[in-house]
Amino acid sequence: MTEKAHHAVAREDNALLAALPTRERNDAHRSSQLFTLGFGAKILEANTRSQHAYFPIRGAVSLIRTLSSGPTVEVGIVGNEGMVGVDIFMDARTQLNDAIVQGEGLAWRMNAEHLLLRFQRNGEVQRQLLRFTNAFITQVSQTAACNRAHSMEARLARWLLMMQDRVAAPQIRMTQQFLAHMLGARTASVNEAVQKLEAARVIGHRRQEISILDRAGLEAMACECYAIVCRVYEQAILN
Amino acid sequence: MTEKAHHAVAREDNALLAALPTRERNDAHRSSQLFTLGFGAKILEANTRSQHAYFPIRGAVSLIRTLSSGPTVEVGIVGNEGMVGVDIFMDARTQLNDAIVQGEGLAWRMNAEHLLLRFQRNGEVQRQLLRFTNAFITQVSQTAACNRAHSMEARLARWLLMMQDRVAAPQIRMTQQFLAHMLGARTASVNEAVQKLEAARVIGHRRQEISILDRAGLEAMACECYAIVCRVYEQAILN
DNA sequence: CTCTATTTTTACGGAACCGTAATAATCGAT
DNA sequence: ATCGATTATTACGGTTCCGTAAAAATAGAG
Repeated sequence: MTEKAHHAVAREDNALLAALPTRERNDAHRSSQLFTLGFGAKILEANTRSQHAYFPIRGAVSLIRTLSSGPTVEVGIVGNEGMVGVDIFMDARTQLNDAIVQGEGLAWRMNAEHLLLRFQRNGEVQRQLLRFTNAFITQVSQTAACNRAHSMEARLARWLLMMQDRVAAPQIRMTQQFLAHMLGARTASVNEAVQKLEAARVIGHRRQEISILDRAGLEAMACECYAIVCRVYEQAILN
Repeated sequence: MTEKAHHAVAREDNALLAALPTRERNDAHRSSQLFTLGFGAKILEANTRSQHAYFPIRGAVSLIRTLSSGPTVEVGIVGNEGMVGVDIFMDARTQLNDAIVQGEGLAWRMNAEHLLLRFQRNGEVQRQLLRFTNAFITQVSQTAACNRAHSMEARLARWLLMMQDRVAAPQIRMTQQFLAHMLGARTASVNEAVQKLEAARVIGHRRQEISILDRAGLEAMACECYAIVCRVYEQAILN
């Protein structure tokens, strides 16, 4: 299935940039800096115009909405297959998500004005970015439905799979507290779900760390949303 | 607040088209047909490339995702402030939502190829459409968080407000069964919420119909998502 | 090694919703 | 006016998840 394609592939470059024509790709690299995605870093802030766009090479970034009543909910995950900062070329007035690094890694960071210029000047750049944006819309839509319909356990399984695809490491590092913020739930609820997955022997876990022991098994316990989102991004990236 | 702006304004044209430069707006009208949004019509289908884009003048269209496990969930509502069929210019491979008319009305229907051409040729058209698309992303994001965090009652209140803004009529016509599909819940749960809102005297209801009696009261019972989404679209549409 | 801070785990009563399905109300057609 | 079909309402037990918070385990600092 899709897991092989995502899994364990050494990523040389961000897939969006890699799909650009040589000339544009080179230009993108020249006008970007390599940026370390440090765990927990907030690379984009709600209610602020993005100063930079990030094209992850490795690592995962969560887009998170904080509700005024308190809880936080993750609405999407971006990694190698995409970028953070679509508001730059969408001519956005507003942007209500925070972007927080969930899985350490590396990204190309590009100046907002520069990105906008490239977007406007080059049709191929534009098409590639819009195609990703459309896939991203699909991811968020799926999340909206998922949040309504699927159990904690299934959503946790999906999250772990998506995260592992992007960090390309066997273990995923984070506190259950943090995970609870992503899934919009209590730490206790997450813990319960973790234990269920562990009882099913598809994951193992220690303090601050979850490792996937049986990927196929975990996929079977995840909701359909995992496979759907994978497929959508695959199709979006193929030239 | 925002309700006055949305409410009871006689809509001459779709707001997106109205915001275009005269020349482009005229072109859009010439190359579109007026299309009656008939209740329940499916104007866009999941897994299909859109043949037409729809720019509602009056009425409301729900974007709905059907999960393989059965339930359906609405991920967004589009009316006068926007359009249905963004996948056309987003160079989409996939599009997983159905679009169903929830509130009767009228729309400009434009051929997909024509829209794509205008999008690519004219910067102002492009900017306007992308700005809307960005606002739409925000709406879907908000829905994702909302579905996780807010009660049936609050979500129903929000839905009624959004619907009324778009149909511009005092009553909203639909079965509770249908409403349940939108909110991803049981008919019985919806019924319970309807009765709560009625007990609070903010709505009245009869078979196939809900009428808003006290808008301010209803807004107070709706989740924050209503006001947020309103604001986002206001900002997106202002030239 | 011990202490302290963090993180995980357990506990418990309660609320919100679900699945299922039976009953009641309402409308349209004959 | 009656019948049949749709729609709304009520019912009931069950599950999931919440709010709160205390107890246990673990890691890092001194």
